[in-house]
This record gives sequence, structure tokens and C-alpha cells, in this order.
Amino acid sequence: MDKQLRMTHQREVILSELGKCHTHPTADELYERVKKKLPRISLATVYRNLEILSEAGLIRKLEVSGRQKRFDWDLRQHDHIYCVRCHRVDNIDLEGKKQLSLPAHESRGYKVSGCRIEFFGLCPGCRKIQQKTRKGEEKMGCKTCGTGLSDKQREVLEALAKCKDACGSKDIAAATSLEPKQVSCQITALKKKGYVASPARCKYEITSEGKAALS
Amino acid sequence: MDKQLRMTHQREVILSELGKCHTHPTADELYERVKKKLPRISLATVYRNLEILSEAGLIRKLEVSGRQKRFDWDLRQHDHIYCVRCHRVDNIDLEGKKQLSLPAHESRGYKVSGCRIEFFGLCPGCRKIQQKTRKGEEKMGCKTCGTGLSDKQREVLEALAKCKDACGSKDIAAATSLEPKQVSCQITALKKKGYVASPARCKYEITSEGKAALS
DNA sequence: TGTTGACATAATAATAGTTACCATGTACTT
DNA sequence: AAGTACATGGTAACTATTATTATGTCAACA
Ligand SMILES: [Mn+2]
Ligand SMILES: [Mn+2]
Ligand SMILES: [Zn+2]
Ligand SMILES: [Zn+2]
Repeated sequence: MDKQLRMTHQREVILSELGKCHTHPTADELYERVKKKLPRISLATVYRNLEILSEAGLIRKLEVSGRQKRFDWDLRQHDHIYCVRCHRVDNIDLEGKKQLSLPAHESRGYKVSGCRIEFFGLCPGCRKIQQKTRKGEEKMGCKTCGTGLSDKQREVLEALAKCKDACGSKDIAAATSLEPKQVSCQITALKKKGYVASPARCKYEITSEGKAALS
Repeated sequence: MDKQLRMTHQREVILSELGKCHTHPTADELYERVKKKLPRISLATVYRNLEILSEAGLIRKLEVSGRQKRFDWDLRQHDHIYCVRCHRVDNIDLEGKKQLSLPAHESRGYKVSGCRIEFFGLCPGCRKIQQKTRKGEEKMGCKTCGTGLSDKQREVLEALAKCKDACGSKDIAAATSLEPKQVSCQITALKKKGYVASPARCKYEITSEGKAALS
């Protein structure tokens, strides 16, 4: 009845790659690594087996901050620390001194089966970066949200690049065959991405990041 | 420079609904509530404003287990407990007695900005349910994964329903114009859903759940 | 020992949750 | 009042995950 696990080659490789990896990889980080050994493996196979292996107790599936689940080869009791900027996850060992247990009258009627402790902050790498660039705030490297340019955004940005001085949205509208409203809307988006600056009210110019984004 | 927040009607309603709600709703739970007051509001507006309001510090965005982000109107320091079965989230108050702080030599070079504590287990409601149905395990109510039937699954299940006794996949293959391999595959899926049982090796019959699923 | 079917896989479609885009609407500033 | 900043609704696109299914592999039994 207690079905035993069939140890396929794929499973062996997944396990061994996870074991080599001390970074709590996500499913697709692991997929990228496994693919080097087994180029024909499917992403679904990785997901399926991570699920099966964690249910079998050979690995642990972590619930950590961020959207993606992460996997841990280390089965010992330990906690984690999470970088809010690059989403890296490291181990933390509280040395048993804090085995938080919840007094029954505090548990709100729950049958408590465990407790998860997670510290968060900036990892060493991200601390350095943060010190250098005091302006980009925490937006930059984290997601695709900033980098791309839509067609309209590119059109407006190219028009701005051609201007010698800061200019108003009317000028851009004339140069691009877009409605002034549309231009205003695009400029707002471009400002958010840091590609456009406003040296004076209603005057805009392309930033060096903006020029870089065009090429 | 510190841009002030424009308090639109939509934002007021979102805030007040969140305030009335002590259940740490997800974005779309909140959307359903807000829609009763503002039927024309867009889901995107709810998401956008939850993000903005939490960045402004008027509400808190929670990182809890499960896929969805949740929102909390209570800004005081407190922790949470999570039901692994129905995903409900309740408040826990550790009364400051555990302000876990990480000794510097343990922080792995991180600049720690906080700590999140989350208990998990079964909420009172789910404890009762679990006691009654000792067989469905924890699979049942949680996601859509079990309920539906694909065309092929339905075809096989209907053929099984017509059989008086348990029968082999060959018989089904004959009755359905499907290849035996395909039948075997569908039966596996149907067994996983609990719609088919196997009284003897290589013999299958439809379960009462299976009959219910057909109608 | 050849069949059969349990279990796995690769490829891909489907889904859930969230975010991006943009035309249009509303409200500040001067 | 004009002109811009900010906000919204509708929808497309995206990311992470799960489901489906044809096909492959192998162990157990007839
Ligand atoms: Mn770990
Ligand atoms: Mn709370
Ligand atoms: Zn980092
Ligand atoms: Zn529950």
C-alpha cells in the first residue's frame, strides 16, 4: 500500500543537482541546471518530480516570500532569510533556542502543526549596489517591469531623443502623429521607467538611461 | 517631492471594505465586495490601489503561504496563522514576548529589516471536516483539480457505467473506439479523481462518485 | 516468456493570479 | 480656462504552475 518510489534517471539528476545547489532554487532554476545534463527533459517533469520527491520526504518544498516556490535539499530543521531585492534565500540557524510554540489559548482553535520563521532584508550583494545608486531605489533589477519598451513608448522616446532641448508634449505630438493625450500618457510611463526626466514643469527630456534603452 | 495621495471614491471604498473585513482578503475577494458598492470598478483598479495604499502605509500587504497575496487593515505589529486546508488566515498575538532578533554573526551579512512568523495548521472549521471524512484526505475542496471531466475521460466513464460487472480495458476500448493504450491512460486519471475503482487487478468499475460526476 | 497495465516522460494546453498597456475621464495648478 | 498630472476601466500580456495526453519503459503475472 505504501507505494515505493521508482528512481528514474531524471529523478536522480534532479536530486543530485538540488544537492549541489545551496541556493534554494526555484523549479525553473533547477530546470536550467538539469537541462545541461539531460537536454531533452521537460519542465513539467521537473515540476512533477519536485512535488513527488517532496511528498516522499526526500526534499523540502519551501513557502517563502516571493511568487515562486523554492526547494531545499537540507532536511534538518532550520529557517531562512530572504533578500527583498534579488529574492535570494539563505539559511539561518536559530540553534533551537527559539522553538516558538503557541500557547493553546492563543491558537484561536487551530490545530497547530508548525511554525515558519523568515527574516528578510538586503543580502550582502544588494547592500553594495544600494549604497552606490541612491536613486534607483529598489525598483531596478527585480523584474521585467522596467526594461521593455512598447511601440508607442519607443516612438515617443525616439522623438524626444531628436530634440536638442527639453520640449513640451505638443512638440512631441507634432513630431509623432500621436494625439497629445497619448503622448502625455506615454511620457508618464517613460518617467516611471526612468527614461524621461522633467527639468521644468511640462518640459521633458530623455535621460541617459532612455538613450541606452533605445539602442 | 513626497507626493500626496489623492483619495478617490474607489480608494475610499476599498479602504472601508478592507476595514470591515477581518479575514485578510485576497485582491479578488476584496474586488467581489467592492463591486457591490461600485459595480463598474475594474479588478485592475483594485490591484493598483491595494499596491498604492500599501506603499503609502495605509494598509499592509502580507506575504503568507499560498499563492495569493493578502491584505491587512490592522497596522499594529502582529503575526498570523494559516490554515493549510482552506487557506484562511487569522491573527496571532505573541505579545512582544518574542521579538526575534538575529545576532549579527548569524545574519550572513544581510542587513536585516524584519522577521515574519507564521504558524500553520488546521482552522477550527477544517478540523471538524477532517474528523468526519477520514478518507478524502486533504485533497478535496481545495482546487478545481479533481472535479472536471475531459471529453475522453467522459467517454471512458460512460462506457464503464454501461457495464454490469467490472471489466478490463480491452472491453472499454472495444466499446469506445479508443486505443487500449488511451483507455489505460484515461482510467489512470479517473482513478486519481476517485471516479473509478479497481476491485481486482486489471478490472475496473465506476464508483458512485463517478456516476455523480456523469450527471 | 510474452502480455498487460502501472508508472514516467515530453510536449503542450490550460489555468490562476497579477501586472502592463492605453484610451478616456477627472481634478490640480497656474 | 488651459494644460497637465493623476486615476480609471477594459483588456491583453505575462509568470508560475498544473492538467492533459500520446508515447515510452519496465515489473509482474498468466
Ligand atoms: Mn534551507
Ligand atoms: Mn492581521
Ligand atoms: Zn539580494
Ligand atoms: Zn481551514
